[in-house]
This record gives sequence, structure tokens and C-alpha cells, in this order.
Amino acid sequence: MLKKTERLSLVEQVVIQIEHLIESGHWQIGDHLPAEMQLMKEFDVSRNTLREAIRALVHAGLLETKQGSGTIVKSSSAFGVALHRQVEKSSIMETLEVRLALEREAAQLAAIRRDDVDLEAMTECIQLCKSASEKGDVQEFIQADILFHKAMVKASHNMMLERLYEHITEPLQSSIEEVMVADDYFNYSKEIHYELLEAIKKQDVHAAISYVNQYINDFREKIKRIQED
Amino acid sequence: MLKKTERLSLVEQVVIQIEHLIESGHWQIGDHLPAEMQLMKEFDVSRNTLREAIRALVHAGLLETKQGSGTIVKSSSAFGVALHRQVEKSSIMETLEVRLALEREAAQLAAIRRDDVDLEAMTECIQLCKSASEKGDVQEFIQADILFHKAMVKASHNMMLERLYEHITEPLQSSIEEVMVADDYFNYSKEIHYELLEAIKKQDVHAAISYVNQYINDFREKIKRIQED
DNA sequence: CTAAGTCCAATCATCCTACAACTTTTCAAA
DNA sequence: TTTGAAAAGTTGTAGGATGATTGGACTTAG
Repeated sequence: MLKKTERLSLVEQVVIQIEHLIESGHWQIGDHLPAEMQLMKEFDVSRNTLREAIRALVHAGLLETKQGSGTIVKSSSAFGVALHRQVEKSSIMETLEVRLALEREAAQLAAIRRDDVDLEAMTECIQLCKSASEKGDVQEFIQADILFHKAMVKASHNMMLERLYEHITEPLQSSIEEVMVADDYFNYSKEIHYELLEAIKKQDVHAAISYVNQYINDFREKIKRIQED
Repeated sequence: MLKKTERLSLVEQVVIQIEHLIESGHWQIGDHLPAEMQLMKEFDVSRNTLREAIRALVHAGLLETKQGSGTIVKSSSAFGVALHRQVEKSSIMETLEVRLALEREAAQLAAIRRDDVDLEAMTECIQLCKSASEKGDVQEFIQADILFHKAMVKASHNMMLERLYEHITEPLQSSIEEVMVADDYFNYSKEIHYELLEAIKKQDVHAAISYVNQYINDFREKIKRIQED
């Protein structure tokens, strides 16, 4: 079998270079890119070629151009943008169901695969929850709560699961906050998270799934109640 | 709150039009687009503007251009392409775990929400499985099997779940076939699918989840065994 | 000094023409 | 029929010109 000869067009080469510069953090989110004229010289391509490359990345959601002002970095993950757009097309309930599906799988895998680093990270998040709870700081509590969930997903040692969860949770954040603030989730989740962590620590898969199902169903009920108002 | 004034650039307008023409099926996958010269006239824009629009869609994976030949439609879903790329970056096992997470959630939701149309569709798929099995046609059986799973996911009445499942299953297809052909999955899945359908018909959520877990774990074992060879 | 308005330079948006590189078709010669 | 060269059609790249928008510098009236 012969390898298909593949010449990358100049545009595609420039696109790849810019993507790398963004992914590597050389251009951070919010940064201004150099002007077209300068980029032309740096990449040694014509204006058209450069503009086609930039336009491709603008449409992908990585860049944003504003006439008269310049081009800035908007995001560092094309996949995140694509998922974000899909979430926007869907209802909150639909998205939440997908997120919970991932979370349930993550809990199961985490209970099997978690290592000491994972357990330490999760324990730390729970302590953050606790201290925020004692201070009565709702916002800080919510942030710590989300961090705990992310730590659990990370403990599943499945990068794809982690990325999906991350990019689906992001646009849901405001809805999550709404539910938590409106209800008495504050005290409730404190305990169940601790028990969930214990189950994962003991590698008790069934218990872990059971706890996740508990707060998933509870969360679902709360959403329904709020949406009915 | 004032509405953000939003002037869409000519390029973006052309992009949207082309996207619509593809989504609506006016240009099918594999079709050649008209040449640049003609599209310039039809959209009434300059060559640069048109080319930037096309380039954006090429990078998104909807189109493919070949110098000297033309431009063809490659895919109808930008989200599908993005997901596909993500899957390619991940291992088969990782992807499978995500897919199974979705399938488990789908089974649960389907057991709750399925309507008569869903049940009919699933029954039909099972009969296809059966007839393929009797004929001994492995390929046809696999296709029918996948159709059954998709029908179940559809019965969850969650569009986002359905799309995710669809686009994740697609690039996995060859791996799935490999497992099924290599092992004795042929006879095994015939029975468990029937029982799963019965559980969903009776709206027995626990039984449905249980059956899904059964063949999920079985499938996982088979994959492991094959990968070790 | 402050605040409002004006002007200007920088920047992206669009259009135009020209040529190069590649592919497909056509057609004539072997 | 097969081969190969020519021709026509298509996308790729380059460079220049003008318009539209923005943000900051500057000016001026209070």
C-alpha cells in the first residue's frame, strides 16, 4: 500500500502554525495577534493566504476579528467551541442528562482506577467545600463543589471523558449555580460528597454509583421544580 | 437591555448560506459545488470573499477542495467532524467507555419515555437481527445490531444524547465489527437484546440498566482480550 | 483642569487582476 | 486500442487598491 502523497496548502500550514501558537500558550486568550501586515511577513505568505487561514480559525471559534481594531484569541480549544455550540442548541435538561451520564460512568471508573494523587485532590476539594460552607460563602462553595466533580472525573483516567465533561459543564455553570442557590443544596451535598469520596477510596463501585445516582436524581428534581416556576 | 447590533460580514453570510444548502440536502455529500467563478456570481461577492467562506468550511470539515478539480461536500455536520477528530486522538477503550456511558443513560431514559413508535422501531431492528442471524450473514447482523442500539438511544428522546452517540459510534464501527466477528457475540447478543427490549417495553428501569451493564461488561472483556493479542 | 468634539493613523473588509499549479478532457498519432 | 501531448477548466497564491471601522491623540470650549 502506497502512502498517499499529501501536500499541505500554504493556508493549511499557516493554520496549523497559528493553532500551535495558541495551544502552546504563546498567544493567550484575550491577546491581540500582530496585524495582518506583520503576520504576512512573519509567515512569508500573501495577504490572501494569511486571511484565509485567519478566517478558518475565526469560524472555528479560536479567533475573533474586529474591523479597525485587530484580531484576538477567543478560545484555545476548537472542540470546546463545537461542543459549546451544540449545548446552546439543546435544552438545559437534555444537556444535564448527558452530563450526568458522564458523571455516573466517571464515578464507576474512578472507584476502580483512582490513585493516591486523585484521592488527595478530591479530599482537598471537599475541605474547600467545608471551609466555604462554614464561612457561609455560597459562591465559593459552588466553585469548590464543581472542582470536586472535576477531580472525580479526572480520577477516571479517561481523557476523553474528562474533556467532554469539562466542555459540557462550562456552559451549564450558570444554571448549576441557579439551582444550588435557590435550594438547600448547600448542606445536602456536603455530606453525600464525603460519602462518595469514601466509597471511591474503598473502591466500592456499587456504593459510588449509588451515591451519584442519589444526588443526580435530587438535582434533577430541583431543576424540574425551578423550571415549573 | 439593548440588542447587540450585529453586522454579519459578507464572508459569514456566505458561510451560513452554504451551510444551509448542505444541511438542507441541496448539496449532498460527495456532490461537486459549482466552480468559484459561478459561485461568485450566484452569491454576488468577490473571489476573495467567496474563497474565505469556502476555506472556513474546509477547515471545519464540511468541504474539501482539490486544486484543478473542484470542491466537494465532505460532511453535513461540523459537530460530527469535531467529535470525530476528538475520537481519533483518543484510544479505542476510552472512546468505548464514553459510548457505553451514553448507552447506559439512554437505556434508562428509554425505559421511561419510550412511546409506541420507538417500540415498533426497536422490534423491527431485532427482527432484522434475527433474520440476519438465521441467514448466517454476519455483516448484516452487525448493521442490524447497531441500528437496534441507535433506535434505543432515539427512544431516550434526548437529541443531544442521540447526536453524541451517533457521532461517537461512527468512527468506532470498524472496531465494533472486529470484536463481533472475532468472538461468539453473534448468538449471545441476540438473546440479551430481546430481554432488554422487553424491559424497556415494561418500563422496568432497573432491569434495562442491568441488561445494558451485562453486555457492556461482556463487550469490554472481549475488547481487552483482542487488544492483548 | 475637564469634557466634548474632531481628526488621524492603524486595522480589517472587500474587490480586482494576474499568474502559477494541478486536473480533466480532448484529440491526434503510433 | 493505447499513448501522449495539447487545451480547457479549476483551485492556489500573490500583490495592489479602496472602503469601513476603531481607538487614540489632539483641539477647543467651558
